[in-house]
Amino acid sequence: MHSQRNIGRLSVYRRLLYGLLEARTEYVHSHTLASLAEVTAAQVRRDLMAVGCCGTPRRGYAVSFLIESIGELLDTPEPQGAALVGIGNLGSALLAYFSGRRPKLAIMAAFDIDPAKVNRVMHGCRCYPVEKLENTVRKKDLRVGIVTVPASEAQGIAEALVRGGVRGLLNFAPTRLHVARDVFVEDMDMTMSLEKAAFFARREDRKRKARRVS
Amino acid sequence: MHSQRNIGRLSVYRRLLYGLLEARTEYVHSHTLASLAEVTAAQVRRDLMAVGCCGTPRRGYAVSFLIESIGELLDTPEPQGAALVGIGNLGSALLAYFSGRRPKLAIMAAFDIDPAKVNRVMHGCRCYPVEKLENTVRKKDLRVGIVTVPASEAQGIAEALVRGGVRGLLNFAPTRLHVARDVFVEDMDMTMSLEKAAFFARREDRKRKARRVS
DNA sequence: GCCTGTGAAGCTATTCACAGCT
DNA sequence: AGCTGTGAATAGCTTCACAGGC
Repeated sequence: MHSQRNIGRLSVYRRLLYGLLEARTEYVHSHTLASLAEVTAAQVRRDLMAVGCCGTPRRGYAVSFLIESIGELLDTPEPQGAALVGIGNLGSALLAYFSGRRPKLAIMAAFDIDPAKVNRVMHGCRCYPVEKLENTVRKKDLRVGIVTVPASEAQGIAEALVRGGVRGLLNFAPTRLHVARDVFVEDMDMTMSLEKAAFFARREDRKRKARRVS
Repeated sequence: MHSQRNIGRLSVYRRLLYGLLEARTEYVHSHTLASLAEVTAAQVRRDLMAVGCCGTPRRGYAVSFLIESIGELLDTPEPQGAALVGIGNLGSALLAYFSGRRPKLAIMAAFDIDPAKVNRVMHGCRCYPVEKLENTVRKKDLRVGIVTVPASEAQGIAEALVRGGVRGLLNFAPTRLHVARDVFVEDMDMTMSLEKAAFFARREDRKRKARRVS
């Protein structure tokens, strides 16, 4: 219950539900949501138990009510802020993507060492020099940190974020972060994921060829 | 055996091993590698069974031999190529990051709709107009595709890549891709990951406060 | 009839624990 | 003594299957 996987899928369901809402769909069945999310219907129903089920037989789940219920679990009552460190191509992409999208979870401050990038406002987000990281994070009470700096800097930045009060990290640097056990780390390891995709692409390819022979 | 998790961790171990090699470390114990990778020693040993174990009691594993063994599983004998679609901030970041890093797995072609970006060479990679996607992928025999286009374009791009022969996708678009079952999809869902980090940050924070009271 | 909610079964992944080695 | 390799135990996750409801 409330496992990492579970929470991740609920986030996916919510995004899909917003899409359905836009299309004026009022009700959705578990198997419909399942095929949109590429999981089984049983999985959807099981996941939705985490938000306190609310489906009606025959019609399924009320889309807007379901969005609200998932929001009650995933969102804080008050908006929660995140800090982004490293305003390179990747950091800029994230700033652009998250700006104004989630009212309850926005990037409230960005940091970089490059003086040229600092003291500007990018995609509605103020940029600070990295020296002010710890204090700014503390002052703004940010609890989530996004690390988009080179691998060599990542560990030091993570430690500064944690000193500032951050309890959840989203790490894009190609390195493992060593932090206290009570800090949650989500790794976005592109090298690993690409190698995985390459490995399983090859395996599928072999399977396909074997099938053609038989 | 050779599960997704297993392959992912092997990729991580390999990167750590390269770091050890640079530091002139010849041998490594499972528990050393484990603490670098933030997993248990038993997990490391179990994972290494997938490459055919090769440790010696007392001294542990020979770093360079282990790198080679993992490479035999993860890499193809001939270099394997990937296609990247969508040369925005995110795509550029990936091109820059992967350029010249892995000799056995490189981005061999990039695609975009923007005529200004096309027919240039970025980070050693040639850029093509997206109309030439399917044919170029087929001609160059690329089996891995990286999707960094907006959500609205992602499904169409994925289908074109698969028609061109791609069997593994690395998807950065905030949407689920619906492809044949024999195509591997690895999702890099930033919204999901950020919401997950926010959720567990909050939970850790609550736990910490509870501890302080007791 | 066809849906949801859920106990129970089945499956996968991780950890334990110890034999075997040096 | 302290390591690896691995069967066995455990924990965690997903799917099955069906009772209950509209």
